[in-house]
Order: sequence, then C-alpha cells, then structure tokens
Amino acid sequence: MHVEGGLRERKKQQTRSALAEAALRLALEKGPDQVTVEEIAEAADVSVRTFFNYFPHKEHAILARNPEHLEAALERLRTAPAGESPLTTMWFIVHEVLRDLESDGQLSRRGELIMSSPSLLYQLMLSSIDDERQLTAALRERMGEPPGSIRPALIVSAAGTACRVAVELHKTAPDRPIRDLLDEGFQLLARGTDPDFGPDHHQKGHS
Amino acid sequence: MHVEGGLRERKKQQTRSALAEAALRLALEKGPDQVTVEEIAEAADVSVRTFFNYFPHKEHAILARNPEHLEAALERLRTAPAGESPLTTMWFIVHEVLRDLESDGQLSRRGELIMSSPSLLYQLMLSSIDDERQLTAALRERMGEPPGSIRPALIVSAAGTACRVAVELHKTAPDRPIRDLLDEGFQLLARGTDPDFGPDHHQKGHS
DNA sequence: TAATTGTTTGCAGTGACTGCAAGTTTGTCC
DNA sequence: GGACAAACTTGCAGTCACTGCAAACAATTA
Repeated sequence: MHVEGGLRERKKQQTRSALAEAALRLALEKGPDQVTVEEIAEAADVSVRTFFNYFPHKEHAILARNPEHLEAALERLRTAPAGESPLTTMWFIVHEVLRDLESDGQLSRRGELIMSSPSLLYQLMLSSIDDERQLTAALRERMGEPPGSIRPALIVSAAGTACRVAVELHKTAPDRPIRDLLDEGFQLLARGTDPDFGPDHHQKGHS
Repeated sequence: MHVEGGLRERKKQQTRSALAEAALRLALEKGPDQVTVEEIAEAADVSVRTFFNYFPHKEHAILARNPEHLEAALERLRTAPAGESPLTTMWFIVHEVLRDLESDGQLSRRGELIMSSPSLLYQLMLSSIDDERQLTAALRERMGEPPGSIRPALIVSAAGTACRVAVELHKTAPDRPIRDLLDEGFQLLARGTDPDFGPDHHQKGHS
C-alpha cells in the first residue's frame, strides 16, 4: 500500500519541483524560448526522457500550474454564502488567487514571462479554457440556471477577461495597482460597459 | 516595377491559396493534428520548404486568416456614426465578420475545427491578442479616453469573450443560432452581468 | 539577349516529443 | 535478508516542425 510519505512519493515530488524550478529560473534568465529541455533536465540532474515523464511540454514545466488554485476556486464557489451574487463570488475567487500568487513573490515575474512568450500564453490559455469550463459548470449549478444559459458562462469568461485586461493595462500604466484596475473592470462588468448600447435603433444597413 | 497583375504576383496568390485550401481540407478530413506539413505541401504540389516560405506554422495555413477582416473592422471603427455607442460599434463589427465567414460557408466547419484543436486555438488567440490591441487603440481614440483607461480595452475584450462564449454554447445547444447567443451576450455586457455585485458589503474575511 | 531580382528547392541541422526495451529503485511479503 | 512485483529512469531510434544557406530557376527590366 502507498503510505502518504513513501520515499518514492517524496522523490517524485522532489524531481518535479526541481524540474519546475529549473525551468522557471532558466526561462527568466535566458528567455523562455532560448531554454532547451536538455538544459532544464541537466539542471535538475535527470535525463531528458525523464523530463517528459513529468511534463508534456516545456511550457508546462515553466508554468508549473498549481492545481490547488482551481480546486480552491471550485470549493469557494460551492460554499459561497447564500446571498452572494455570482460576480461577487468570482471577485473573491480572483482576489484569492491573486493573493496566493503574490505571496509566492512570483506574480510579476511569472506574469511578465507569460505575457512575453506566445508559447507560454498558449499553455495558459489551454489550462484556462478547461478551468473556465469547470467554473462555469459550478457557477451554473449554484445559480440554478439551465445548461444553455449564457449568464454563468459569460460571467466566468468576463471575469477572466477582466484579469487579462488588468494585467495588460498594468504593464502600460504601472502606477495603478493591479487590484484597482481589476476592481474597476469588475464594476464595469457588473453595472454594464455601455448604457447606450442599442444596435436596433440605427440599423441603417451599414455595409 | 510591380504591376498589379504581374505573373509573379498571381502565381504567389495561387500557391498561397492552394496551400491554405489543402491545409484546411486535410485538417477537416484527418483532424488537424494528424496532418503533416509534408502532406499539405504535396497536395499543393510544392516543396515543404516552400510551405514555410508562405506560412510560419502549420496552423497558420489552416486558419489562413484573412487580414481584410481586421482592416475592415478598424475602418468601421474609424467611420462609425457620431452617435453610435462603443459596444454598439463592436456589435456591428462582430456581425460583419460573422457574415463574411458565413458567406464562406466555412464558419461552422472551421469553427469546430478550431475549437477542437489546442494548437489552432493557440494561433487564433495569438492573432486575437494583436487584433485586440489595435482595436482597443482605435476605440480608445474614438472614445476620446486617456491611455490608461480601462473601458475601451474591456469593451473590446468583452466583445471577444461574447464571441467565444457564443461559439462554445452553440456547441452544446445547437438549436440556438449563434447570432441569438451573441446578442444575448452583448445585452448582458451592455447592461451589466450582475446588478447585485458588491464585494464591499459582506467582506467578512472569507479566508 | 543579358542582367537583375524574386521564388523555389534540397540539404543539413536543431530541437521537441514519443514508443520501446532495457536497467535501476522502491515497496512488499515471506 | 532475499525474492518478487511495481514503479521510475534512462538510452536509443525515430518522426515531425521549423530554420539557414546556397544553388537552381523563373519573371522582369533594360
């Protein structure tokens, strides 16, 4: 039987984090596209083949996404106070993840890294899509909406959008803290981004 | 000097579209990840090396994004009627692109293809990011907002989000036309996704 | 026709990634 | 402690994407 702290299990964790750390460090040093898997494996003192036993892609190792975040988010969603509105719940979730990342001291470094590299962004997107699916399902359930309903999906996606926009804007205007930008984004999403919206009024057949 | 209809120019266009068509056809037949560049090149009757003279990645050939779409969108943005609200403009733009894609008869096929393949989605995202940047800049100018302002960026990104959600939902509920889903999404974004949003009211230190 | 310029192609090489078939470790049972 | 099974690591051979270079080739221009 597998005991919690078996040697095997511990060694696996060690190898995994050694690889992840080496990957992140090297990516920060040399730029993510200049690092080869060979270097990462070497730095972690394992063979290249072993690297691929742990991570399907180079990018996975650099991101080394923490599955706990999604888990915590889903849990938060399930146990949200009765009166809390859906977007409010999402707001809390986002801020919690943010806090975790910050405590890592890796938010900005990793964030920049990700934004600077297409291939990293790619992997993040992929994970995000899957995350969003799960979050949407959970939120829909909580809201008691039918499967075809747009609102839960839109709220989850829009929250993600707010995050992306906040990070992006923070790059061009570093004086405003991310949380401020984020909150402003959420406010807009909540109350509406455009009170004058109305394509029906002037449909003059604009080619 | 280059005359409009030089032989050279025409041949290039031919090769380009031959490659793009072969890529799309094969991707639809065998699944996008089962197609090799070699097959595509062979089907278009050129060398593999030539393929890479035209497209930087396999995915680019399959997507064969039409740069005219972005161009038209930017133009529409610049020439929007004075009284038209920003999200309304985005609505028109999205519907125009949609119409173009539909007239291609490729919307659904290509759409499915894209959504089914991570690597395709990746390339689309990359293009989208760049597109969004340009659209945001144009919209911000039109709205007369300062560079750090969130609203233009959020409106553009949110419009993109609405599209993605619409496509996604259309997959699970094919009975609702994409345009309906899209419009509902835009309505929500315009008027607000959550009237009860308010993280400030019950900040009881949810850990 | 000859010179110029742009395009295609083959070739050699790097790097990501996979399957397979040994080795090596670790956990278990006696 | 030793034997056995399961899990982990590794090297190797191979495929595929993609790049740079230099030679061959075709279109354009003088």
